[in-house]
Amino acid sequence: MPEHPSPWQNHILAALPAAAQERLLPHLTPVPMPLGKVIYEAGDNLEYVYFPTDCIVSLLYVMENGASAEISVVGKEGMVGIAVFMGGGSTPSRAMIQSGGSAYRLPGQRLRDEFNHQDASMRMLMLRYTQALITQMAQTAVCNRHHTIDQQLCRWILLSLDRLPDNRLSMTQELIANMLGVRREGVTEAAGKLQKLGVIEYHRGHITVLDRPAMERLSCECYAVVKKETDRLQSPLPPEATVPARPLNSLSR
Amino acid sequence: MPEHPSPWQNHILAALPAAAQERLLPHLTPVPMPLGKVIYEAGDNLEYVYFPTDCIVSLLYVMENGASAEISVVGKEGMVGIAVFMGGGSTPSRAMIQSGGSAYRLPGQRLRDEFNHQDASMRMLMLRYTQALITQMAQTAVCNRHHTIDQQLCRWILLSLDRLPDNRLSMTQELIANMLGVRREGVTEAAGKLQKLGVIEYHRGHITVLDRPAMERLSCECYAVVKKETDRLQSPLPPEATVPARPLNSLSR
DNA sequence: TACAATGTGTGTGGTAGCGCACATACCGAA
DNA sequence: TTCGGTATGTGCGCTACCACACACATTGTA
Repeated sequence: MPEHPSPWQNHILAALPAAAQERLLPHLTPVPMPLGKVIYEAGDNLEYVYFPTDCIVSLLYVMENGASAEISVVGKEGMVGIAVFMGGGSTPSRAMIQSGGSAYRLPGQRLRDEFNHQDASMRMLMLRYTQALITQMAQTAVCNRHHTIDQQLCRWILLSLDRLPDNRLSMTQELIANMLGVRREGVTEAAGKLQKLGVIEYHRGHITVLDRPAMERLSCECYAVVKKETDRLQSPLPPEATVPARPLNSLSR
Repeated sequence: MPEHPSPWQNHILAALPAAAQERLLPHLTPVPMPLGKVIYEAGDNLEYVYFPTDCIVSLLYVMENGASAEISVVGKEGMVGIAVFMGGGSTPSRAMIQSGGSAYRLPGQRLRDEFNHQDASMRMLMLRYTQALITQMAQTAVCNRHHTIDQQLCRWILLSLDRLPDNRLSMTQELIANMLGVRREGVTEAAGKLQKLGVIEYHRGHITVLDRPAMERLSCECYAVVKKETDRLQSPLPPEATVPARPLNSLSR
């Protein structure tokens, strides 16, 4: 069995035309993504970007007093390090691995080359993914303002679930609390309710979702908005509003 | 006196090299931007983008139950309608004029043409501006989670002030409450405190900032983070991390 | 000058989430 | 088997904010 998953498990890499895949492949390095590792710190100059295959990375802001809040989450549908092609080279937020697995690493300059390549496929994919990321951030802001911990917990678990292979996730309540920017006790209480309802089952850092439809009902609208917009922006045939008219090849592999 | 301000009052247009300015000028139409007007609704397909010269536009999300929250704010430093070049063509949020004035309108296709032009200036400017916008959204999320209404009001007024010519803004407390996603009474109370401290003075929809340094002290860190990052991303000479090495001409006029 | 519309001040009770202090349960290592 | 670290449960007082209700003041208009 292979030590690393195929790079084409990442949706962006998979959606590239064969020629672009061939250009990138020699520069893609598989890297382990252990839980808790900080990929980059706020203000760091980004040397590499990462394409997750089966891990989840959280982008979170850490305040001066140590309190934190998750801005958005990245899994196999996206990439970590958009500041590399956006031009800033760094961001005020931290990228931390929230669920272990592996990813493919690409030097920043290679990404910029491909971004500016005559074949605009990579550019289109990156920009559309960035818009999905923006939607997620915007919805996080709304959710933080208006929704209860119970609703937010549901949203958060669902977003994670969409990026994982099965219905189980390994996360302590403490960690979840850091992501949501709330007290651990608040998560304990919310999770207790969900368990009592038979929607989830958890046990020392391991959560199993038993009734996903119920979960979606209990979540706020934010999850659905983000999911719908992400799907729209990553549908294989982009709408005519897209920059160049040249269609993408359907993925090779 | 001219009926419309010069397009070069907009920082993005001003930062373009002369050749790019000449390409765009014939397609830039001055448009009035009256307070309260909705530039585009959530889900609308964007026909035009707007470059404010002296108005402020709020991007805000309106929930199913009618509650709202501001995602970010755009003034003469930026543009409205990034979804046009990001590829989505629409967003789940609304763009509404928060402070009246005027702007220059550009057809979406013209923007895409310039975005993909061999001269990458426009592309660089747009991408860097987008990153600044992302920073603002992320910080809004953090602020909504952790800070009090008093702090957020300071942040919000400062962000608006940076986009206006003087130290006065015309906004009712009701409007501000909608932007911050809180009750009007909450804003009344916070504004009352600021007035008592002699930091601001207001009178039926007109706020005058008397002591800006105090305002900055009373604000949360979020304002400073956004300001610093925005300045960094829009400094005239981008750092080497930027996509193409070709330098921008320093702005004409 | 009357009047309605608009903008602001204030009070009362209710609740979600906080900070803190512990208690308890589980699990792996010595 | 004991023990110490880790994960979770629970209670208590506190505060910021909410929802609602209503008073009052300013402004433009008839």
